[in-house]
Amino acid sequence: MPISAREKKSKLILDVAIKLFTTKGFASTKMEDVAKEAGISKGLTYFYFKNKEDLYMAVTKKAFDEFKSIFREIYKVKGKSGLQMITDLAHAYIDFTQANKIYYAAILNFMGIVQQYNNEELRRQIDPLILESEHFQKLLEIQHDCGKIGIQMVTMGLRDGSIRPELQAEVTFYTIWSMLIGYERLMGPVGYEGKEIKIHLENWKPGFVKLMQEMLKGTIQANKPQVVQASLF
Amino acid sequence: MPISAREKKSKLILDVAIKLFTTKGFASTKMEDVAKEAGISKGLTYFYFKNKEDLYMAVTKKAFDEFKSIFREIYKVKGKSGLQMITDLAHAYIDFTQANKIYYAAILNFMGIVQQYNNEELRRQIDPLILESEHFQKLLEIQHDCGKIGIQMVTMGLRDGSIRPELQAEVTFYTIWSMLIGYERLMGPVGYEGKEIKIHLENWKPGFVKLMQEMLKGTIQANKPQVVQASLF
DNA sequence: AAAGATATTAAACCCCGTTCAATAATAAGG
DNA sequence: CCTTATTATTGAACGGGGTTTAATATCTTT
Repeated sequence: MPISAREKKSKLILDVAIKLFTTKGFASTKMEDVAKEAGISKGLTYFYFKNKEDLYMAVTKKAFDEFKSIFREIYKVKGKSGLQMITDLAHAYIDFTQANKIYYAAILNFMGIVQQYNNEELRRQIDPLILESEHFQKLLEIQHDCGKIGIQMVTMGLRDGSIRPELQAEVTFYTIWSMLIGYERLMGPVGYEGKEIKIHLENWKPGFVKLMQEMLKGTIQANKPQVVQASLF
Repeated sequence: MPISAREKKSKLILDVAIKLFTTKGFASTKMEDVAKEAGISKGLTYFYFKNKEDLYMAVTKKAFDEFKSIFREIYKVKGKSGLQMITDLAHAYIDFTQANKIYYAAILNFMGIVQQYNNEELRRQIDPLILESEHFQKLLEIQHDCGKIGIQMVTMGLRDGSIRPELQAEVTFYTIWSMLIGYERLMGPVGYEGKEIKIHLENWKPGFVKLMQEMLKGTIQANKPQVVQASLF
Protein backbone atom coordinates (compact mmCIF):
# COMPACT_ATOMS: atom_id res chain seq x y z
CA MET A 1 0.00 0.00 0.00
CA PRO A 2 1.62 3.18 -1.22
CA ILE A 3 1.13 5.85 1.39
CA SER A 4 0.43 9.26 0.00
CA ALA A 5 2.48 12.23 1.11
CA ARG A 6 -0.57 13.56 2.82
CA GLU A 7 -1.11 10.42 4.85
CA LYS A 8 2.53 10.36 5.79
CA LYS A 9 2.53 13.88 7.17
CA SER A 10 -0.76 13.28 8.86
CA LYS A 11 0.76 10.28 10.58
CA LEU A 12 3.81 12.28 11.58
CA ILE A 13 1.67 14.86 13.30
CA LEU A 14 -0.32 12.17 15.02
CA ASP A 15 2.79 10.44 16.28
CA VAL A 16 4.18 13.67 17.62
CA ALA A 17 0.87 14.38 19.31
CA ILE A 18 0.85 10.99 20.97
CA LYS A 19 4.35 11.52 22.21
CA LEU A 20 3.58 14.93 23.63
CA PHE A 21 0.24 14.01 25.11
CA THR A 22 1.99 11.15 26.81
CA THR A 23 4.75 13.18 28.32
CA LYS A 24 3.00 16.48 28.97
CA GLY A 25 -0.66 15.58 29.03
CA PHE A 26 -3.40 16.77 26.74
CA ALA A 27 -4.13 20.14 28.30
CA SER A 28 -0.50 21.16 28.68
CA THR A 29 0.36 20.26 25.12
CA LYS A 30 -0.07 23.30 22.90
CA MET A 31 -0.86 23.03 19.25
CA GLU A 32 2.26 25.09 18.72
CA ASP A 33 4.31 22.43 20.50
CA VAL A 34 2.98 19.75 18.23
CA ALA A 35 3.70 21.85 15.17
CA LYS A 36 7.21 22.73 16.25
CA GLU A 37 8.09 19.16 17.12
CA ALA A 38 6.76 18.04 13.77
CA GLY A 39 8.73 20.76 12.02
CA ILE A 40 5.76 22.57 10.57
CA SER A 41 3.84 25.73 11.26
CA LYS A 42 1.00 25.85 13.73
CA GLY A 43 -1.50 26.70 11.03
CA LEU A 44 -0.68 23.63 9.04
CA THR A 45 -1.78 21.26 11.76
CA TYR A 46 -5.26 22.65 11.18
CA PHE A 47 -4.99 21.62 7.59
CA TYR A 48 -4.57 18.01 8.63
CA PHE A 49 -6.80 18.00 11.69
CA LYS A 50 -9.94 20.01 12.19
CA ASN A 51 -8.93 21.07 15.66
CA LYS A 52 -7.20 19.89 18.79
CA GLU A 53 -10.10 17.69 19.78
CA ASP A 54 -10.06 16.05 16.40
CA LEU A 55 -6.39 15.31 16.87
CA TYR A 56 -7.19 13.72 20.18
CA MET A 57 -9.92 11.69 18.54
CA ALA A 58 -7.35 10.36 16.12
CA VAL A 59 -5.26 9.28 19.09
CA THR A 60 -8.33 7.69 20.59
CA LYS A 61 -8.91 5.82 17.38
CA LYS A 62 -5.45 4.30 17.57
CA ALA A 63 -6.05 3.42 21.19
CA PHE A 64 -9.26 1.64 20.39
CA ASP A 65 -7.74 -0.23 17.51
CA GLU A 66 -5.05 -1.60 19.74
CA PHE A 67 -7.60 -2.29 22.38
CA LYS A 68 -9.77 -4.28 20.07
CA SER A 69 -6.83 -6.27 18.80
CA ILE A 70 -6.15 -7.35 22.37
CA PHE A 71 -9.65 -8.71 22.59
CA ARG A 72 -9.27 -10.48 19.30
CA GLU A 73 -5.88 -11.97 20.03
CA ILE A 74 -7.12 -13.56 23.20
CA TYR A 75 -10.33 -14.70 21.67
CA LYS A 76 -8.81 -16.45 18.73
CA VAL A 77 -6.56 -18.75 20.73
CA LYS A 78 -8.19 -22.16 20.79
CA GLY A 79 -8.24 -24.65 23.62
CA LYS A 80 -8.93 -22.27 26.46
CA SER A 81 -11.94 -22.27 28.71
CA GLY A 82 -14.15 -19.22 28.73
CA LEU A 83 -13.09 -18.38 32.23
CA GLN A 84 -9.47 -18.60 31.23
CA MET A 85 -10.09 -16.23 28.38
CA ILE A 86 -11.73 -13.74 30.67
CA THR A 87 -8.84 -14.08 33.06
CA ASP A 88 -6.35 -13.53 30.29
CA LEU A 89 -8.34 -10.57 29.15
CA ALA A 90 -8.21 -9.05 32.60
CA HIS A 91 -4.46 -9.39 32.74
CA ALA A 92 -3.99 -8.07 29.25
CA TYR A 93 -6.29 -5.17 29.98
CA ILE A 94 -4.41 -4.16 33.09
CA ASP A 95 -1.08 -4.47 31.34
CA PHE A 96 -2.31 -2.45 28.42
CA THR A 97 -3.70 0.37 30.49
CA GLN A 98 -0.58 0.61 32.55
CA ALA A 99 1.74 0.51 29.59
CA ASN A 100 -0.25 3.04 27.59
CA LYS A 101 -1.55 5.67 29.92
CA ILE A 102 -2.57 8.11 27.19
CA TYR A 103 -4.31 5.46 25.21
CA TYR A 104 -6.20 4.50 28.29
CA ALA A 105 -6.94 8.09 29.16
CA ALA A 106 -8.23 8.60 25.66
CA ILE A 107 -10.55 5.63 25.96
CA LEU A 108 -11.87 6.84 29.29
CA ASN A 109 -12.34 10.29 27.87
CA PHE A 110 -14.28 8.88 24.98
CA MET A 111 -16.55 6.96 27.30
CA GLY A 112 -17.18 10.17 29.15
CA ILE A 113 -18.24 11.87 25.94
CA VAL A 114 -20.58 9.05 25.06
CA GLN A 115 -22.07 9.31 28.49
CA GLN A 116 -22.80 12.98 27.85
CA TYR A 117 -24.10 12.07 24.47
CA ASN A 118 -26.77 9.89 26.02
CA ASN A 119 -28.04 12.66 28.20
CA GLU A 120 -30.24 14.99 26.19
CA GLU A 121 -29.56 17.98 28.42
CA LEU A 122 -25.83 17.49 28.26
CA ARG A 123 -25.60 16.48 24.64
CA ARG A 124 -25.66 20.01 23.27
CA GLN A 125 -22.60 20.89 25.34
CA ILE A 126 -20.49 18.57 23.30
CA ASP A 127 -18.46 20.30 20.67
CA PRO A 128 -20.36 19.53 17.47
CA LEU A 129 -17.05 19.00 15.73
CA ILE A 130 -16.49 15.93 17.83
CA LEU A 131 -19.69 14.35 16.74
CA GLU A 132 -19.04 15.26 13.13
CA SER A 133 -15.60 13.75 13.41
CA GLU A 134 -15.18 10.86 11.08
CA HIS A 135 -13.75 8.92 13.99
CA PHE A 136 -16.64 9.24 16.39
CA GLN A 137 -19.01 6.76 14.82
CA LYS A 138 -16.21 4.36 14.14
CA LEU A 139 -15.18 4.48 17.77
CA LEU A 140 -18.67 3.59 18.86
CA GLU A 141 -18.53 0.60 16.57
CA ILE A 142 -15.21 -0.60 17.85
CA GLN A 143 -16.36 -0.33 21.42
CA HIS A 144 -19.39 -2.31 20.46
CA ASP A 145 -17.24 -4.95 18.83
CA CYS A 146 -15.13 -5.31 21.94
CA GLY A 147 -18.28 -5.83 23.92
CA LYS A 148 -19.45 -8.48 21.52
CA ILE A 149 -16.21 -10.39 21.73
CA GLY A 150 -16.20 -10.22 25.51
CA ILE A 151 -19.75 -11.47 25.67
CA GLN A 152 -18.78 -14.35 23.45
CA MET A 153 -16.01 -15.26 25.85
CA VAL A 154 -18.46 -15.42 28.69
CA THR A 155 -20.86 -17.38 26.55
CA MET A 156 -18.10 -19.89 25.90
CA GLY A 157 -17.52 -20.15 29.61
CA LEU A 158 -21.18 -20.81 30.18
CA ARG A 159 -21.15 -23.57 27.60
CA ASP A 160 -17.96 -25.25 28.69
CA GLY A 161 -18.95 -25.13 32.33
CA SER A 162 -16.10 -22.95 33.51
CA ILE A 163 -18.55 -20.18 34.38
CA ARG A 164 -21.58 -20.65 36.59
CA PRO A 165 -24.44 -21.46 34.27
CA GLU A 166 -27.04 -19.28 35.92
CA LEU A 167 -25.21 -16.11 34.90
CA GLN A 168 -26.31 -14.02 31.99
CA ALA A 169 -23.59 -13.33 29.46
CA GLU A 170 -24.10 -9.64 28.72
CA VAL A 171 -24.60 -8.59 32.30
CA THR A 172 -21.68 -10.65 33.43
CA PHE A 173 -19.30 -9.37 30.85
CA TYR A 174 -20.14 -5.74 31.42
CA THR A 175 -19.77 -6.23 35.12
CA ILE A 176 -16.30 -7.57 34.56
CA TRP A 177 -15.50 -4.68 32.32
CA SER A 178 -16.74 -2.36 35.03
CA MET A 179 -14.38 -3.93 37.47
CA LEU A 180 -11.47 -3.46 35.14
CA ILE A 181 -12.25 0.17 34.45
CA GLY A 182 -12.69 0.89 38.11
CA TYR A 183 -9.55 -0.99 39.05
CA GLU A 184 -7.39 1.31 36.99
CA ARG A 185 -9.19 4.34 38.22
CA LEU A 186 -8.68 3.44 41.84
CA MET A 187 -5.24 1.95 41.59
CA GLY A 188 -3.46 5.26 41.63
CA PRO A 189 -5.41 7.11 44.29
CA VAL A 190 -5.59 4.21 46.65
CA GLY A 191 -1.98 3.36 46.26
CA TYR A 192 -1.04 6.91 46.99
CA GLU A 193 -2.53 7.25 50.41
CA GLY A 194 0.57 5.71 51.76
CA LYS A 195 0.52 4.56 55.34
CA GLU A 196 -1.12 1.38 56.48
CA ILE A 197 -3.46 0.68 53.64
CA LYS A 198 -0.91 0.85 50.91
CA ILE A 199 1.02 -2.15 52.13
CA HIS A 200 -1.90 -4.49 51.86
CA LEU A 201 -2.81 -3.20 48.47
CA GLU A 202 0.37 -4.38 46.88
CA ASN A 203 -1.37 -7.66 46.46
CA TRP A 204 -4.47 -6.09 45.14
CA LYS A 205 -4.00 -7.21 41.58
CA PRO A 206 -3.81 -10.94 42.29
CA GLY A 207 -6.57 -10.58 44.84
CA PHE A 208 -8.63 -8.64 42.39
CA VAL A 209 -8.30 -11.23 39.67
CA LYS A 210 -8.96 -14.03 42.09
CA LEU A 211 -12.13 -12.40 43.33
CA MET A 212 -13.28 -12.01 39.79
CA GLN A 213 -12.66 -15.65 39.13
CA GLU A 214 -14.51 -16.70 42.24
CA MET A 215 -17.40 -14.62 41.11
CA LEU A 216 -17.57 -16.48 37.85
CA LYS A 217 -16.30 -19.92 38.64
CA GLY A 218 -18.43 -22.79 37.49
CA THR A 219 -18.32 -26.53 37.77
CA ILE A 220 -15.05 -27.21 36.06
CA GLN A 221 -11.56 -26.41 37.13
CA ALA A 222 -10.89 -22.80 36.32
CA ASN A 223 -7.31 -22.68 35.27
CA LYS A 224 -6.97 -26.01 33.54
CA PRO A 225 -7.80 -25.28 29.94
CA GLN A 226 -10.75 -27.14 28.59
CA VAL A 227 -11.12 -27.89 24.95
CA VAL A 228 -14.53 -27.11 23.60
CA GLN A 229 -15.73 -26.38 20.16
CA ALA A 230 -17.57 -23.16 20.35
CA SER A 231 -19.98 -22.22 17.61
CA LEU A 232 -19.79 -18.52 17.97
CA PHE A 233 -21.40 -15.74 15.99
CA MET B 1 -22.92 29.43 64.26
CA PRO B 2 -22.98 32.96 62.96
CA ILE B 3 -21.90 32.94 59.37
CA SER B 4 -19.72 35.83 58.37
CA ALA B 5 -20.64 37.92 55.38
CA ARG B 6 -17.63 36.59 53.64
CA GLU B 7 -18.61 32.99 54.15
CA LYS B 8 -22.11 33.75 52.99
CA LYS B 9 -21.01 35.26 49.71
CA SER B 10 -18.48 32.54 49.22
CA LYS B 11 -21.27 30.02 49.62
CA LEU B 12 -23.46 31.93 47.21
CA ILE B 13 -20.82 31.78 44.52
CA LEU B 14 -20.28 28.11 45.18
CA ASP B 15 -23.98 27.34 44.91
CA VAL B 16 -24.24 29.22 41.66
CA ALA B 17 -21.22 27.37 40.36
CA ILE B 18 -22.73 24.03 41.24
CA LYS B 19 -25.93 24.95 39.52
CA LEU B 20 -24.18 26.08 36.36
CA PHE B 21 -21.69 23.24 36.25
CA THR B 22 -24.63 20.90 36.55
CA THR B 23 -26.63 22.39 33.74
CA LYS B 24 -23.90 23.53 31.37
CA GLY B 25 -20.91 21.49 32.36
CA PHE B 26 -17.58 22.66 33.72
CA ALA B 27 -15.91 23.69 30.50
CA SER B 28 -18.89 25.54 29.09
CA THR B 29 -19.46 27.50 32.25
CA LYS B 30 -17.59 30.78 32.08
CA MET B 31 -16.38 32.60 35.13
CA GLU B 32 -18.38 35.52 33.83
CA ASP B 33 -21.53 33.40 33.89
CA VAL B 34 -20.96 32.50 37.49
CA ALA B 35 -20.35 36.11 38.42
CA LYS B 36 -23.39 37.39 36.59
CA GLU B 37 -25.67 34.77 38.07
CA ALA B 38 -24.34 35.59 41.51
CA GLY B 39 -24.84 39.27 40.86
CA ILE B 40 -21.21 40.27 41.22
CA SER B 41 -18.39 41.23 38.93
CA LYS B 42 -16.15 38.65 37.33
CA GLY B 43 -13.13 39.94 39.17
CA LEU B 44 -14.71 39.43 42.53
CA THR B 45 -15.00 35.71 42.10
CA TYR B 46 -11.22 35.69 42.08
CA PHE B 47 -11.28 37.33 45.46
CA TYR B 48 -13.18 34.39 46.91
CA PHE B 49 -11.64 31.61 44.86
CA LYS B 50 -8.09 31.46 43.60
CA ASN B 51 -9.18 30.40 40.14
CA LYS B 52 -11.70 28.30 38.28
CA GLU B 53 -10.02 25.09 39.29
CA ASP B 54 -10.15 26.11 42.91
CA LEU B 55 -13.85 26.73 42.55
CA TYR B 56 -14.23 23.26 41.14
CA MET B 57 -12.26 21.87 44.05
CA ALA B 58 -14.74 23.49 46.40
CA VAL B 59 -17.51 21.70 44.55
CA THR B 60 -15.53 18.51 44.83
CA LYS B 61 -15.23 19.05 48.54
CA LYS B 62 -18.99 19.25 48.90
CA ALA B 63 -19.34 16.13 46.78
CA PHE B 64 -16.93 14.20 48.96
CA ASP B 65 -18.62 15.35 52.14
CA GLU B 66 -21.93 14.05 50.95
CA PHE B 67 -20.24 10.94 49.73
CA LYS B 68 -18.69 10.24 53.06
CA SER B 69 -21.95 10.83 54.88
CA ILE B 70 -23.50 8.10 52.75
CA PHE B 71 -20.84 5.72 53.95
CA ARG B 72 -21.39 6.76 57.52
CA GLU B 73 -25.16 6.58 57.42
CA ILE B 74 -25.09 3.04 56.21
CA TYR B 75 -22.38 2.02 58.58
CA LYS B 76 -24.00 3.28 61.71
CA VAL B 77 -27.25 1.32 61.32
CA LYS B 78 -27.05 -1.62 63.67
CA GLY B 79 -28.38 -5.10 63.12
CA LYS B 80 -27.22 -5.55 59.55
CA SER B 81 -24.81 -8.13 58.28
CA GLY B 82 -21.62 -6.93 56.65
CA LEU B 83 -22.77 -8.21 53.31
CA GLN B 84 -26.02 -6.35 53.66
CA MET B 85 -24.14 -3.17 54.41
CA ILE B 86 -22.03 -3.56 51.32
CA THR B 87 -25.15 -4.23 49.32
CA ASP B 88 -26.81 -1.15 50.71
CA LEU B 89 -23.69 0.81 49.97
CA ALA B 90 -23.74 -0.31 46.37
CA HIS B 91 -27.33 0.79 45.93
CA ALA B 92 -26.74 4.08 47.68
CA TYR B 93 -23.64 4.69 45.61
CA ILE B 94 -25.43 4.10 42.34
CA ASP B 95 -28.34 6.28 43.39
CA PHE B 96 -26.01 9.02 44.50
CA THR B 97 -23.99 9.07 41.33
CA GLN B 98 -27.06 9.12 39.17
CA ALA B 99 -28.79 11.81 41.16
CA ASN B 100 -25.72 14.05 41.36
CA LYS B 101 -23.89 13.84 38.09
CA ILE B 102 -21.64 16.84 38.75
CA TYR B 103 -20.75 15.63 42.16
CA TYR B 104 -19.83 12.32 40.72
CA ALA B 105 -17.96 13.90 37.86
CA ALA B 106 -16.05 15.96 40.38
CA ILE B 107 -15.09 12.88 42.36
CA LEU B 108 -13.93 11.09 39.26
CA ASN B 109 -11.98 14.13 38.22
CA PHE B 110 -10.30 14.27 41.57
CA MET B 111 -9.30 10.64 41.36
CA GLY B 112 -7.78 11.39 38.00
CA ILE B 113 -5.69 14.15 39.50
CA VAL B 114 -4.50 11.92 42.30
CA GLN B 115 -3.54 9.35 39.76
CA GLN B 116 -1.38 11.94 38.04
CA TYR B 117 -0.05 12.98 41.37
CA ASN B 118 1.34 9.51 41.98
CA ASN B 119 3.24 9.52 38.77
CA GLU B 120 6.43 11.54 39.16
CA GLU B 121 6.63 12.39 35.46
CA LEU B 122 3.05 13.55 35.36
CA ARG B 123 2.97 15.27 38.72
CA ARG B 124 4.57 18.48 37.52
CA GLN B 125 1.84 18.91 34.93
CA ILE B 126 -0.70 19.45 37.62
CA ASP B 127 -1.52 23.05 38.20
CA PRO B 128 0.39 23.87 41.40
CA LEU B 129 -2.59 25.88 42.55
CA ILE B 130 -4.57 22.69 42.83
CA LEU B 131 -2.05 21.10 45.13
CA GLU B 132 -1.78 24.24 47.18
CA SER B 133 -5.54 24.37 47.45
CA GLU B 134 -6.66 24.03 51.02
CA HIS B 135 -9.13 21.45 49.80
CA PHE B 136 -6.75 19.04 48.19
CA GLN B 137 -5.27 17.49 51.30
CA LYS B 138 -8.65 17.38 52.95
CA LEU B 139 -10.06 15.55 49.98
CA LEU B 140 -7.38 12.93 50.22
CA GLU B 141 -8.29 12.43 53.83
CA ILE B 142 -11.99 12.08 53.17
CA GLN B 143 -11.35 9.56 50.46
CA HIS B 144 -9.19 7.70 52.88
CA ASP B 145 -11.93 7.77 55.50
CA CYS B 146 -14.45 6.36 53.07
CA GLY B 147 -12.04 3.55 52.35
CA LYS B 148 -11.65 2.83 56.02
CA ILE B 149 -15.38 2.66 56.62
CA GLY B 150 -15.88 0.39 53.66
CA ILE B 151 -13.12 -1.90 54.83
CA GLN B 152 -14.78 -2.06 58.22
CA MET B 153 -18.00 -3.14 56.57
CA VAL B 154 -16.23 -5.99 54.87
CA THR B 155 -14.48 -6.86 58.10
CA MET B 156 -17.85 -7.09 59.79
CA GLY B 157 -19.02 -9.40 57.06
CA LEU B 158 -16.00 -11.60 57.56
CA ARG B 159 -16.71 -11.81 61.27
CA ASP B 160 -20.43 -12.40 61.06
CA GLY B 161 -20.02 -14.99 58.36
CA SER B 162 -21.94 -13.20 55.66
CA ILE B 163 -18.78 -12.82 53.61
CA ARG B 164 -16.52 -15.70 52.67
CA PRO B 165 -13.86 -15.86 55.36
CA GLU B 166 -10.89 -16.45 53.10
CA LEU B 167 -11.21 -12.97 51.59
CA GLN B 168 -9.00 -10.12 52.61
CA ALA B 169 -10.86 -7.03 53.70
CA GLU B 170 -8.87 -4.27 51.99
CA VAL B 171 -8.54 -6.02 48.69
CA THR B 172 -12.16 -7.02 48.72
CA PHE B 173 -13.47 -3.62 49.51
CA TYR B 174 -11.41 -1.86 46.89
CA THR B 175 -12.46 -4.40 44.35
CA ILE B 176 -16.07 -3.63 45.11
CA TRP B 177 -15.37 0.04 44.85
CA SER B 178 -13.75 -0.59 41.50
CA MET B 179 -16.86 -2.31 40.33
CA LEU B 180 -19.00 0.60 41.35
CA ILE B 181 -16.82 3.17 39.69
CA GLY B 182 -16.67 1.19 36.51
CA TYR B 183 -20.38 0.52 36.54
CA GLU B 184 -21.20 4.19 36.31
CA ARG B 185 -18.58 4.75 33.71
CA LEU B 186 -19.91 2.04 31.46
CA MET B 187 -23.58 2.53 32.10
CA GLY B 188 -23.94 5.41 29.70
CA PRO B 189 -21.85 4.19 26.80
CA VAL B 190 -23.12 0.67 26.90
CA GLY B 191 -26.70 1.74 27.24
CA TYR B 192 -26.32 4.00 24.27
CA GLU B 193 -25.34 1.48 21.68
CA GLY B 194 -28.98 0.77 21.24
CA LYS B 195 -29.86 -2.30 19.22
CA GLU B 196 -29.71 -5.78 20.59
CA ILE B 197 -27.42 -5.32 23.53
CA LYS B 198 -29.32 -2.49 25.13
CA ILE B 199 -32.39 -4.59 25.83
CA HIS B 200 -30.57 -7.08 27.95
CA LEU B 201 -28.76 -4.39 29.83
CA GLU B 202 -31.87 -2.98 31.35
CA ASN B 203 -31.44 -5.59 34.01
CA TRP B 204 -27.82 -4.85 34.46
CA LYS B 205 -28.18 -3.17 37.78
CA PRO B 206 -29.86 -6.08 39.60
CA GLY B 207 -27.59 -8.51 37.84
CA PHE B 208 -24.61 -6.41 38.76
CA VAL B 209 -25.50 -6.29 42.43
CA LYS B 210 -26.31 -9.97 42.47
CA LEU B 211 -22.96 -10.84 40.95
CA MET B 212 -21.26 -8.78 43.56
CA GLN B 213 -23.11 -10.58 46.29
CA GLU B 214 -22.27 -13.97 44.86
CA MET B 215 -18.67 -12.96 44.83
CA LEU B 216 -18.77 -12.19 48.51
CA LYS B 217 -21.34 -14.53 49.90
CA GLY B 218 -20.33 -16.55 52.91
CA THR B 219 -21.88 -19.23 55.02
CA ILE B 220 -24.91 -17.36 56.28
CA GLN B 221 -27.95 -16.21 54.40
CA ALA B 222 -27.08 -13.01 52.63
CA ASN B 223 -30.15 -10.87 52.79
CA LYS B 224 -31.52 -11.88 56.14
CA PRO B 225 -29.99 -9.45 58.59
CA GLN B 226 -27.82 -10.97 61.21
CA VAL B 227 -27.24 -9.33 64.53
CA VAL B 228 -23.64 -9.25 65.56
CA GLN B 229 -21.79 -7.05 67.89
CA ALA B 230 -18.90 -5.70 65.96
CA SER B 231 -15.94 -4.31 67.78
CA LEU B 232 -14.68 -1.94 65.21
CA PHE B 233 -11.92 0.61 65.39
C1' DA C 1 -12.89 61.25 62.02
C1' DA C 2 -8.63 59.21 60.43
C1' DA C 3 -6.19 55.10 59.35
C1' DG C 4 -6.22 50.61 58.10
C1' DA C 5 -8.21 46.56 56.42
C1' DT C 6 -11.54 44.46 53.45
C1' DA C 7 -14.69 44.33 49.23
C1' DT C 8 -15.68 45.42 44.67
C1' DT C 9 -15.26 46.89 40.05
C1' DA C 10 -13.91 47.71 35.21
C1' DA C 11 -10.44 47.52 32.30
C1' DA C 12 -6.33 45.56 30.74
C1' DC C 13 -3.55 41.41 29.92
C1' DC C 14 -2.21 37.31 27.95
C1' DC C 15 -2.35 32.63 26.65
C1' DC C 16 -3.79 29.67 23.11
C1' DG C 17 -6.95 27.63 19.96
C1' DT C 18 -8.60 28.94 15.60
C1' DT C 19 -9.14 31.44 11.17
C1' DC C 20 -7.50 33.78 7.13
C1' DA C 21 -5.29 35.92 3.34
C1' DA C 22 -1.30 35.50 0.88
C1' DT C 23 2.23 32.56 -1.15
C1' DA C 24 4.66 28.47 -2.60
C1' DA C 25 4.67 23.88 -4.45
C1' DT C 26 2.69 20.39 -7.07
C1' DA C 27 -0.32 18.32 -10.54
C1' DA C 28 -3.06 18.51 -14.82
C1' DG C 29 -3.96 19.80 -19.42
C1' DG C 30 -3.26 21.64 -23.80
C1' DC D 1 6.75 23.71 -21.61
C1' DC D 2 3.86 26.97 -20.25
C1' DT D 3 -0.64 27.86 -18.15
C1' DT D 4 -3.92 26.95 -14.79
C1' DA D 5 -6.10 24.60 -11.17
C1' DT D 6 -5.34 22.15 -6.94
C1' DT D 7 -3.04 21.26 -2.88
C1' DA D 8 0.38 22.66 0.91
C1' DT D 9 2.29 25.92 3.80
C1' DT D 10 3.08 30.00 6.27
C1' DG D 11 2.84 34.06 9.38
C1' DA D 12 -0.03 37.15 11.07
C1' DA D 13 -4.29 38.44 12.94
C1' DC D 14 -8.52 37.26 15.61
C1' DG D 15 -11.21 36.19 19.60
C1' DG D 16 -12.73 33.84 23.70
C1' DG D 17 -12.09 33.53 28.26
C1' DG D 18 -9.25 32.86 32.44
C1' DT D 19 -6.42 35.85 35.26
C1' DT D 20 -4.22 40.21 37.05
C1' DT D 21 -4.24 44.83 38.43
C1' DA D 22 -4.90 49.49 39.70
C1' DA D 23 -8.24 52.31 41.28
C1' DT D 24 -12.31 52.95 44.21
C1' DA D 25 -15.76 52.03 47.59
C1' DT D 26 -17.19 50.00 51.95
C1' DC D 27 -16.59 48.68 56.27
C1' DT D 28 -13.62 48.35 61.05
C1' DT D 29 -11.12 49.93 64.50
C1' DT D 30 -9.42 53.15 67.59
